[in-house]
Amino acid sequence: MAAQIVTRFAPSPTGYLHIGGARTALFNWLYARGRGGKFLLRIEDTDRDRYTPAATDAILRGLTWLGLDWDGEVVSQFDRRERHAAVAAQMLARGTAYKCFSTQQEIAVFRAEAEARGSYAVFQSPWRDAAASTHPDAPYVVRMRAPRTGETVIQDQVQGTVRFGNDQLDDMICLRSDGTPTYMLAVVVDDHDMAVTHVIRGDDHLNNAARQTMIYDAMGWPVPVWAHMPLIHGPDGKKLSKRHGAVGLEEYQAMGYPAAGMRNYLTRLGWAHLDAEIFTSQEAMQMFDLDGIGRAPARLDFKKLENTCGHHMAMADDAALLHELAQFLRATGQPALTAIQQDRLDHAIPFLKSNAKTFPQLLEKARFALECRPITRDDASHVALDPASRSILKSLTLQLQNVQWSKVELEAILNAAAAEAGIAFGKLAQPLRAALAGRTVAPSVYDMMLAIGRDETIARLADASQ
RNA sequence: GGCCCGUUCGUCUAUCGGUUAGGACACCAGGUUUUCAACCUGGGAAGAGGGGUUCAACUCCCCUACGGGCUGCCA
Repeated sequence: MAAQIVTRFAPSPTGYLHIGGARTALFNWLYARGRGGKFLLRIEDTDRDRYTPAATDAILRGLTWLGLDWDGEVVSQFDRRERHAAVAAQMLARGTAYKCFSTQQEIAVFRAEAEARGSYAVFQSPWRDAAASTHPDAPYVVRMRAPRTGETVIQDQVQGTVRFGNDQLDDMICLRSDGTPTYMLAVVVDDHDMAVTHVIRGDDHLNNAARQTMIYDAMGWPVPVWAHMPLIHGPDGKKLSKRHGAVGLEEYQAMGYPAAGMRNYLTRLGWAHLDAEIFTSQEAMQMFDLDGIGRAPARLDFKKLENTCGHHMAMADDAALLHELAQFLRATGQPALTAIQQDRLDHAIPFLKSNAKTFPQLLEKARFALECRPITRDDASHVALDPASRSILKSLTLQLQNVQWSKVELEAILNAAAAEAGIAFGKLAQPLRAALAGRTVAPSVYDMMLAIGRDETIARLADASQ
């Protein structure tokens, strides 16, 4: 019986959840959740110069919005620094690591000279084989004693078998001169301690996998399954950056994309399963597998994102959609709906949701239900005076509950407007008459027709009039 | 410079040696329509280039070109 699958998402706290990171998290989540495994979250905050608590919060908020739940407590890599140091000490004791007293200046000089020669050799510490008796009383870093010959082979679920000549890999630093661990050591120790079985991450880490394999070997730990997925690129094919617009997940939230659609789109970006395009997360979990991940970087396509979101809007559960809409309003600092608006939207949402792709669009379609714009008797003359067009009819908003027009008066106004605009009035007259008979229809007739279609409107108005 | 990865319609992709190279988004045309949208129908659109291997290559191998990543006491 196979051991439980454990994946993790391990972002560094940069101040926001990068859309690419969100996808990495999503893939890890899908893989674990689809197999009854665990999905863990760890913040790679060993670089204290950059760390802020707010940056971590931004990541948690992003994941929460996207609907990616993690198991257990969020692990702070920084909090585990003593454990990392202990492992470094073990490596020292075993001779798989050594103390290096080379200063950063010395290394910089070495690199500058190498570059001047036109070559770019890896730094080889003179302390690698120095006797302890020659060690000065000075700060030192702990370096991995990496093999210099042979090769390190990565079995990657996405990239296949990748070989690295060991002469290309340097003796990476595991412990800085101030005693804090570097990323390279910390990831390995943490992934091992957290029992991570599958490391699914961006392929910018592919080279690192080789170095990390050396640490696993040095410690005698089992190497996890690797899966290095290509990064997301901007529409122009270049690495996604702020230049392309939205890179932070919260920006997508602010643009009003529903989380389910976002998940679907991100899943399909760089991953495919036959012709599957629109699916729920449950379905994605069923289908998702590492071998469906493409090997080439994928470009972000906002048009398709929007289209995918449209499908999810339409298939969403009414109550859930309303709930998410409320969250959207809160997240974007907009006022919450009033009880009246809420009530109207409850009734309108089944007809509205299939016509919107984002929450702002949904709100736009729902204007008839959200805004109270009773016409006044003065509008009658306005209507008569303006020969312009259909726009008159469009802007004519009738709050039948609020207006004391007689059936005859109202019909006359609309008739006049229609005549001026040269519109065949027949079709409109029928539902209007039905509505007037009932006198119970709140939304404007015209906007409602826009929102739910003419035939639907007629049917509903007929209902209302009974 | 070195090492590594990649390259099918504009975009995301299917294909895992034999297909009229399929789907989706986008686009164009038509339909529906009291705007927009949505919806329906149809259409154009692809294997980077060059060598091999093979009866047969988008699928396998090599080279070139182009793109990307790594090459930190960042992660």
